[in-house]
Amino acid sequence: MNLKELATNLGLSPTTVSRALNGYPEVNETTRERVMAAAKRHNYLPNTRAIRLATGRAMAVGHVIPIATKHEIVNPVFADFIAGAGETYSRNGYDMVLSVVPDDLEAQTYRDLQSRGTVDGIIVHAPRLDDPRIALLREVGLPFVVHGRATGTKDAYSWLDVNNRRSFQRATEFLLDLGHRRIALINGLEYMDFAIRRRTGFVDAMAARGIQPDPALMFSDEMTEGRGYRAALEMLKSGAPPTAFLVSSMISALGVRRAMDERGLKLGRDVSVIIHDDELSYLRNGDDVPIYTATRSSVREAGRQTAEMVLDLIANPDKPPQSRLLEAELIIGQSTGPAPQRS
Amino acid sequence: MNLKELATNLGLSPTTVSRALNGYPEVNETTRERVMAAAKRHNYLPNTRAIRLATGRAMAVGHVIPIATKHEIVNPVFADFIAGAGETYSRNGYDMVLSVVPDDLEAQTYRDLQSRGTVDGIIVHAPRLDDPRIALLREVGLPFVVHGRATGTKDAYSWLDVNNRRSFQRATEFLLDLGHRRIALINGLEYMDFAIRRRTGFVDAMAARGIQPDPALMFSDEMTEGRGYRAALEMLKSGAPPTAFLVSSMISALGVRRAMDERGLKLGRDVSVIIHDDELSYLRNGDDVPIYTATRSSVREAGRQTAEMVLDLIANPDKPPQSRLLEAELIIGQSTGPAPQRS
DNA sequence: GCGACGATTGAAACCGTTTTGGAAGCTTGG
DNA sequence: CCAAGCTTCCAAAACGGTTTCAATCGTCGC
Repeated sequence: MNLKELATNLGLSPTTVSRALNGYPEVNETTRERVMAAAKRHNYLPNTRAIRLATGRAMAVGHVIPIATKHEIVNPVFADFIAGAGETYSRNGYDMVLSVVPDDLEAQTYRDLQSRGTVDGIIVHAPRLDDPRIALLREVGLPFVVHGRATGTKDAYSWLDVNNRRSFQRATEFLLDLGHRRIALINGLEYMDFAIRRRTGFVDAMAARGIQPDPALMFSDEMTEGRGYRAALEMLKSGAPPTAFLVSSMISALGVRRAMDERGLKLGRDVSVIIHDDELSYLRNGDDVPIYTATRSSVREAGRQTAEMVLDLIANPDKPPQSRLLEAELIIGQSTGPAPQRS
Repeated sequence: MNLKELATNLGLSPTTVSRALNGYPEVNETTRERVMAAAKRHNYLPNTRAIRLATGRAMAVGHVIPIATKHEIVNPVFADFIAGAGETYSRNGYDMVLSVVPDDLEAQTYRDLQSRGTVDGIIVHAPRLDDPRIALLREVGLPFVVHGRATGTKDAYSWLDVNNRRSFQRATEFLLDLGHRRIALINGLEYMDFAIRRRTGFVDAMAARGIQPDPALMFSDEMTEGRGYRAALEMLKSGAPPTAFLVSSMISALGVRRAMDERGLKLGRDVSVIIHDDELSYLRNGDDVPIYTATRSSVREAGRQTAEMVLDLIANPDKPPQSRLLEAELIIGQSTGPAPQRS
């Protein structure tokens, strides 16, 4: 059942039927009702492909997921972000198209999406230091919003980010207030923007108390359980172990915890841990009371809001770049306590 | 730059240009080269929307992710599956469209996708006992492949699944051979098909040795760290604790492990654990040597293959339903050992 | 030298909508 | 009563490709 059939069926022109269904004012209310009823009766739904061609809009937003040939990690945060963004899209009648591409094809993928008109906008994930995608997308002329920021980029662009620097600064201060001095940072890959900001927050807070962070206690890598484990174990085994850990993700923290167990150290008593909690739905930080003291910020909510921003940008292409900075909440759990006295 | 412009630019008809670019045989090789060169020079890419309308194909596969209003869990396995499927799609010039919808709208979403022509096929996730989606999709007439199976469904349908029954049967036998008798099962939600099959495998293996599984040691719920923790803790605290756990996911196992730590039990010595390992990229079961003894099967590879199946089904709509049963590998890690003697 | 045939190319229809530019009929004010 | 102005509807032209059907041209066999 298509427009034309429906129209002849009703003894009307396709024009009128189209207008009736799309709520244009220049159609008689009684015929509109007639059309609506007929559409429902034949359960007519307009063909997306035709609408897209006729209107020149794709009614879709793209998410490009580069698959690194080196480390084949799918960002664990991704699923929840997507779920959040997806909610926004389906509420607004937009589709979400995911492109999983080898990372050396990422640039070409953006160009393709634009010139083939597959999507109206893009969300950029996991921005890095001096991320080249921003200049690229601007050049290509595709509306986009970055989830995160890209330190070093001069041009203005739209973004939504968590205040990573501030939240890690506060977390560090919290540990310092508890008397900790040897604090370890288990961070994400060093070129990831969020990792840079978190490190800055950490270093600043330490410096403000006149403490020079020990490079041996600053670790940057993929945020997996395994890397967290190894890094923590090595630090704990060393001659001058940390009394506290500041960990960039729940998953790394699992590894840190394993290392502590192996060394017979009790969480919150022997060693304190603060994590960043993205509120992943399958890895909650405790069901009722938080297990870990954490800087908390829902990545799902970030997905919702970032999607809203990109839809807004698509609707108003001439708007100047927008940005939103979300503050992470510091929640107190059972994983932190006063620094143990030296024995 | 569109076809028509490119054509006039070359002094050719749109017909010929289209044919040249799409590799039709009836065009002179030298003009084809001329066309190809011009297309590259003007970096012309055909408009997806037009192609889709003209050919009547969407060149896209849909994945519907129902967001339960009750338990808002995003399946952690999902990200890796999607990554695998996405690889297949982009290799074949297909798009992946994700629909995140409230679960009460799932049926309507399938109908929409079909009658609006947004996708050519569907992959069904997380099938349940007597899953109604299979009959629905068949009625709607949308090609689909199920990742998993749906016990109780009479009609034939295409699917790709891991041999869950067999793998849990083998895992159970392995534990029995080590002398374990009180074996606990920490499983997924009871109405999930994979959970049913795993339970069957477990029960069958026990029965084959004349052991009636203790209902108090069979747990079914969402596979989160928290649920795993609570379930395991309760069992371990009870008067007759298990000496081994069979756990349906890496994530639940994290909780089981936490419970063990809390009780001061050592993995592999006091209590044995076997998990099912989906080889999630951010939660590897050890980098080199496996930590857990596990039934292992890559969900990413499952994604690749399921996507291949759906593309094949789209290309050959009259093919009878296909299926693939992947066998999980039993890998031996450090989490299993002989059952401790009763003290 | 002529009809047939293969190799190339093009004109036009089509995919299913939206949108532009009228046009018919009915009011309404002067 | 008539011009102007609404209201309501429609024919036809987009949108940017693919595909059908037909035409042209050169070559070849006889």
